[in-house]
Amino acid sequence: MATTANRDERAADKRRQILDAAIRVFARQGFHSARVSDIAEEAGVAYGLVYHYFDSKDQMLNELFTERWSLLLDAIRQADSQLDNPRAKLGAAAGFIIDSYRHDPELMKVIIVEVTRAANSFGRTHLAEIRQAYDAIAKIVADAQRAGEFRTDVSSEFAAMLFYGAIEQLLTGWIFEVVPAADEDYDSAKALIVETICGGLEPRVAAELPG
Amino acid sequence: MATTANRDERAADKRRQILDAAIRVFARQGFHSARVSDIAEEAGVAYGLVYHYFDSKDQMLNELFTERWSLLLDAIRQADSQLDNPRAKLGAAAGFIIDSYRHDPELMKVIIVEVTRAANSFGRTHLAEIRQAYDAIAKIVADAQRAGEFRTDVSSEFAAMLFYGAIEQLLTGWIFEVVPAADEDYDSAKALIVETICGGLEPRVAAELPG
DNA sequence: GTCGCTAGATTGACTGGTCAGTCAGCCTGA
DNA sequence: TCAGGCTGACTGACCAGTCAATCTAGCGAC
Repeated sequence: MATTANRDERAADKRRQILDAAIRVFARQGFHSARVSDIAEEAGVAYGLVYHYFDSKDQMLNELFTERWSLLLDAIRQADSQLDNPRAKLGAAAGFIIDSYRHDPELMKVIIVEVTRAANSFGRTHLAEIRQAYDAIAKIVADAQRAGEFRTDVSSEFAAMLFYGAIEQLLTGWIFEVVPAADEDYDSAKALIVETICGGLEPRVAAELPG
Repeated sequence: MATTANRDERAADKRRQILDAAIRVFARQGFHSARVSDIAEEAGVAYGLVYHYFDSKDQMLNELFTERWSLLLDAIRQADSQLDNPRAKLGAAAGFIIDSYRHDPELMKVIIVEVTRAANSFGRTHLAEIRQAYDAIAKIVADAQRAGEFRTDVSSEFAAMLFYGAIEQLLTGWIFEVVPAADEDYDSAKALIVETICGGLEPRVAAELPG
C-alpha cells in the first residue's frame, strides 16, 4: 500500500500544517510582525522547509485569503440564486460571514485585518476579488429594486457598500473586543443586521415621527 | 519687531511643512513604504531635520491622527448637544466626516487607511480615541431610543457600529475608486446614508412585503 | 528480504538589502 | 558670539529569502 502517493500525502499534510501555523501566528502577531521563523517554530518545522512549500511569506497569506474568500463568494451567489426574497438573500450572506467568524475566528481575523481592511497592502492585491463580493451584494439589491421590494433612490452599489461595511465593522468590533461576542450575540447580530439595513432599504411607509 | 518669537514662528512653520509633506507621502505610498527620507525630500528639508522636530516616524502619524480625530469628536458631540432629533444629529456627524474627506482627501485617506482600518498597528494605539467616536454615536442612538424615536431591539453600540462602519466603507470606496466620487455623490451620500441607516433604526410601521 | 540508489524532504547558518534613528559638526540670525 | 536650526553620512538591527549539506522513504535488482 505504500507508494509515491503516500509521500505526496505526507507532503500535503506538512504544507497544511505550515499554513495552519501561519494562521495562528498571523492572528496573534499580525502579518507584518510575524517572522517566517515564528511560523516555522509554531509549525514545529525547520525554517527552510517553509520555503520548500511556499515561495514567500506573502504567498501564504494570499493563499489563505483566496481559499476562504472564494467560499464566501460562492455562498453569496448561491444565496442569490436559491432564495427568493432580498431579506433572505442578504440574511444568508451576512449569516455566512458571521458563521465563518464564529467557527474560525483566527482565519477570519487574518482575512479581515490583513487583507480586507489593509487597503494599502494586500487589500490592493485582492481588490478585484473583494470587489466581486460587493458586486454580488449589489446584484441582490438591484434585483430587489427592479422587483419593487427595495427603494430605488439608493444606488445598488452604494447600498452594497453600506451593507458590507456594516458587517465588516461588526466583525472588527468582535475581533478587537470593542463589542461583546458571545454565542447569542452572533445569532441576534444576524437578524438585526438584516433587519436594520433592509429596513432602511425597503420603501418607507411614511411613518410620521414625533417632533 | 524681529525677536526670538520670530525664530519660534519660523520653526513652527518648518514643523508644519514637514507634517504636511508627511501627509502627502503617507497618502501616496502608505505609511509602511514611506521612508523618512521621502518625507524630508518632499518637504525640501534635510533628513536629520525631521528628527529635530519629531521623535520618530510614528509620532508624525500619531499627531496627524489625533489632531484631526479630536475635531471629529468635537463635531459629533456638538451635533448631539445642539440639534434636537436623531436624524439631524447623525446627519451632521456623517456630513462632517464626508466634508472632511471632500476638503482634505489626503489627510483623511491617511487617517482611515493607516489608523482607523489598520487594526493591528496604529488602530490599536488609538483604539481608545476611536472608541470615543463609537460611544458618541451610540449615545445619540441611545437617547433616541429612550425618546421612542428609534427601535429598542437593536443595542445602541451595535447600531453605532453599523453606522460608523457604513460611512468608513463608503470613504474607503471613494479612496480606492471602487465607487464614484464626484461633488454630487458627496451630497447625495450624506442624505442617503442617514436615510438608509435611520430608516432601519426607526420603528417599523409594519409594511407588509409581497411574497 | 535486504541492499544500495535516488528524488524529494528537511535542516539551519548565512547573506544582502533596507531603513529608522544618531551624531558630530556647520551655518545663521539675533 | 552662540543657541539652536540645520545637514547628511553613517550605524546597527532586523529579517526575508538562499543554499549547500544531510536525511529518509520508497523502489528495483538480486
